[in-house]
Amino acid sequence: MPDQLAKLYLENQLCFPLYAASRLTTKIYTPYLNELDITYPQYLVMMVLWQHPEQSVNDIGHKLLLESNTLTPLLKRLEQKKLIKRTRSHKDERSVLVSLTQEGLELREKAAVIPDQIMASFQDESISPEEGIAFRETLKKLMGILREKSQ
Amino acid sequence: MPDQLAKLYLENQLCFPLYAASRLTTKIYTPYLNELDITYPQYLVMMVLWQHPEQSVNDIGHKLLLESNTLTPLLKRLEQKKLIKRTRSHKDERSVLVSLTQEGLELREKAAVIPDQIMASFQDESISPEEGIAFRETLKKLMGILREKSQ
DNA sequence: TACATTTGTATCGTACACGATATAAACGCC
DNA sequence: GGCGTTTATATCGTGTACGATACAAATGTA
Repeated sequence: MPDQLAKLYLENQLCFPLYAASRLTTKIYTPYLNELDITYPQYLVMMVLWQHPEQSVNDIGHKLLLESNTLTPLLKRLEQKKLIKRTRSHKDERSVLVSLTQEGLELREKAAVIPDQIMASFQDESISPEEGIAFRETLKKLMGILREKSQ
Repeated sequence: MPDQLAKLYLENQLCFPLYAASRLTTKIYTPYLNELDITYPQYLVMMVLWQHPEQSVNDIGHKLLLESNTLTPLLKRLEQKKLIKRTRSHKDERSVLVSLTQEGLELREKAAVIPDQIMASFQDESISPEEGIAFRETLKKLMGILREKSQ
């Protein structure tokens, strides 16, 4: 079989492992997030807001690489759950400011245990700390490249 | 700020980079796949079928870590595009055999150039071949772990 | 051989992603 | 100050993902 076609195997590409690892990671988080009654993308938005409690849709989108067509409905669901508020900015009427409610702020304490629990479940695994660090470094570099390539 | 809460930052976790890298990778493929008139998940299914031209829905699902609730509609779309056929197995009437049509088989030649074109666009980048190989190794290991953890 | 259990697909409902498009506010420039 | 352009969201349509459930065929077992 020619080399050219061999490259079409799943194992020979990076795309599939990334896609699968991402989906599997979400699955790992799901039982913990069910406790908080939020989804994984909603959790990402909450993390961004816990860092800065008031941000525009645009700000959040830049951090998560998402646009309003994804964020607007997601934010409306978070608003329905009373975790955030959405208000038009007075300074710029085009902009929507997203801010944490008291309830949204309080959810942070409940969420704080999640990273540890996830990490703990990887403690006994075959990936050394050094390997993990190197992996994260490359992943970061890769993200930078991908981000440029996709404009 | 307590350590516990610092862990809730995007940068401190693996989950977000994986999620973002996966989505960005899909975006990189999109213009190439538009030429073939298929989506990225459809491309994955086609790759699996190019390797073995006849497989059950279950077989495909095991390779892509997807279940019938995702695959059935996706396969129906590929069938509408006349790239695959779906027939009930005679040996086991529960099973649906997915097979390539002539057109589906021929698409392979057109798709064969994609991996090279993607790779070429990364040629001049800051990730060395060794780093790339190490990354893929860890990603593979990670997938194994995640796969177990998520049952 | 009856019948409970398992297996392989399919269906349904919800929630992302994302390209394309719409719309109103803000900005730039003459 | 009028007006074309840019910017910030929102809406719409399509296509995944995936938990829950349905259902029929196959299997195991008393």
